[in-house]
Amino acid sequence: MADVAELAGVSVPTVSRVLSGAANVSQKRRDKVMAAIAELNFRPSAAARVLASRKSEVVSIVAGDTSKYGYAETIRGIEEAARAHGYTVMITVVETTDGPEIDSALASTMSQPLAGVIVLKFDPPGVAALKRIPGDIPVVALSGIRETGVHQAVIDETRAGEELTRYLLEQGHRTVHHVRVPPSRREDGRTTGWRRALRKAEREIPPPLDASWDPQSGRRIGHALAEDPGVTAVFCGNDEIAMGVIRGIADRGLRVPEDISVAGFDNHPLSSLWNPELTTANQDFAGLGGRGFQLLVSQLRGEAGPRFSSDRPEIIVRASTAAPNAARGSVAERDEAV
Amino acid sequence: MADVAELAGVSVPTVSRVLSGAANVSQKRRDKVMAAIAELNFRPSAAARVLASRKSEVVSIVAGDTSKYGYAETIRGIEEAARAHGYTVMITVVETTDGPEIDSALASTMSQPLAGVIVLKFDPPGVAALKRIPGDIPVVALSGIRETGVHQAVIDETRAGEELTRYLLEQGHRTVHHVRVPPSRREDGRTTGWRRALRKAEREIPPPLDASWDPQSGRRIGHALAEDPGVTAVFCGNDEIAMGVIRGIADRGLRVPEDISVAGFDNHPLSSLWNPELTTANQDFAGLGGRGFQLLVSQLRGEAGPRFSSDRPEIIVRASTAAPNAARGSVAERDEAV
DNA sequence: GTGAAAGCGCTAACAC
DNA sequence: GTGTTAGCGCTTTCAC
Repeated sequence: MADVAELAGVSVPTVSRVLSGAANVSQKRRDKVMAAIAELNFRPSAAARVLASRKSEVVSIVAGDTSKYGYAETIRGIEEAARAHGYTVMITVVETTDGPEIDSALASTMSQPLAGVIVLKFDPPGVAALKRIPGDIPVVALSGIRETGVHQAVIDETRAGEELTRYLLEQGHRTVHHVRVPPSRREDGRTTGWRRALRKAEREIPPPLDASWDPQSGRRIGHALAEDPGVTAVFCGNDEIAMGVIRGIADRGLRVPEDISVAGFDNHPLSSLWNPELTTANQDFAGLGGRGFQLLVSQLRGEAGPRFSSDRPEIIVRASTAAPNAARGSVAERDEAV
Repeated sequence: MADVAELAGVSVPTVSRVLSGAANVSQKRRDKVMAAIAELNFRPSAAARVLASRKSEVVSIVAGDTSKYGYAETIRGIEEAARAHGYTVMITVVETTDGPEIDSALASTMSQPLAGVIVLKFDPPGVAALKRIPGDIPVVALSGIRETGVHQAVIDETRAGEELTRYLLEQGHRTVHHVRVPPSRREDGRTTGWRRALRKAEREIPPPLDASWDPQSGRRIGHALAEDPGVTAVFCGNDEIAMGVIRGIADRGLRVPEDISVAGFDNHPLSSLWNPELTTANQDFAGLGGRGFQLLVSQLRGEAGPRFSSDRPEIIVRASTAAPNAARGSVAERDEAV
């Protein structure tokens, strides 16, 4: 920058003023400075700027994963919003719930000059990481249980899970079985919503089945489900597991939705291509990321605005759910019920 | 750091030595310093460190997208390798091929203190961005055509495309149709490989069909393909498009692979769950990212090692491809050929 | 081994 | 409007 100043025949602060655009600089000098910058191919040093100004335009995303569908979409949403505001994003992955391990994973990121941090509370590592972010850094939490004292954006999956389950009951199913994905806490919102819908309708609440993140685990569960004649409707924790479950049911010669209805969750891009097309709840992950970033920005600006943002997923009814097959239901109750 | 030094009763450089771990510090002072750090909850300032040392432990990924399967997996691979080496990653998304626009998108990232940049040359914006990275920053290119003067890691998709096409011909198909995804250059390696296999076998080379990144575009193409009785085998640019094509073919009442064989590319996590399970080529994107990071590290260390890394995808034969249906082939030639 | 001094490239505060 | 002065929090000589 000193070089630029010299070439342009001005002082260093003047160059700084031109670059920051804030203070007034005469058009003449401004042009000279711009010319010098172009000629020297000058790039300002963000490190020096940060050191002198104690302001940063970098936000870090702390997450347990980056490539799974919901994570990747959320990150995309954050990045797009950040870019639109002139911010750059860093990524920090935490893979454990062990305190000291998280601290060391976070250490190098937290010593970076950050404007703030957005934590994806999608899984236990994310939940654990949130608690270990230094208190002097602005933070936004995404998803998970309601936080006190932390700005937070969520998708109301409890409500969506309840709606989806109720929809299934309204189709005439006696009850709805549930396959859950690894939860971020004791019980995910989807599962809570499912349970609530069954309780309100005074239906039997079958024990939930646990899938891993691998869709193939859904397939194995599908096999088991197909063999239980009491099962006529299944609500899965996400679309990929639902695809696995459908495949597993098909492996056993049963049809979806004729024999068993299966609903997913997410509105995964392939859910409308699957055969049968999936009934699901549209989770706007990118929107979640965008709302999270907005919350961070308003926090940085010290605005009084809302500290909490919630979005309600829309239920999308497609071909994988229908009214129960009378034959299967009745057989289940009379002859083969366990 | 001055506070820490004071509390520990040592000088600032001594604290710095303890933190960097390089120089020798007596055990006694080291302990005192560590205690002071813990007590004050001290976090070193990466900005100041960078400014003074002109070294950074941040690498930026420049990409045209972050959430699509191949991109997200590659980013995951880079991030994992980077984390293992104590590096942090930043993400810069470029959405255009227009020079000045790219420059402004890159500007804020390039003024960050970066150890290096990894560019995903998966699409035209990525290709264009590579050319605009300042020459003084270490760079690694991922995928795309062979670069001169730039370290590069690739997956040999040309070879895999050729192999996959040849495999289809060996099943007895007269020719293989090709549905391509948006290419990063004039012609993607997959398409080149497909063309090469057909040329070597002296088969007719049908004009390739263009899909978008949206799997639904594959479905529409599937409809067209199903109506052309000359089509018995289709090689798709990626698995998601293949899923769309299969769905489209099914929409028209034809079966895969009995009537038409369909192969994909990637080994997408859902490809083995699809019905029928997809024949495909396994692209190890995470491995690509990891190799790219290694190339960057060896470049930073000034090592003489290889500047180029190539990996060969393995062909995975599953249920979506088979020998042609004699009926369809012959009917095509005699009565319904267009 | 350890401390003192200098300076990385910028911005902030102040005078003019 | 513009230049001067003084740091930001570290690392890097260099002397001891």
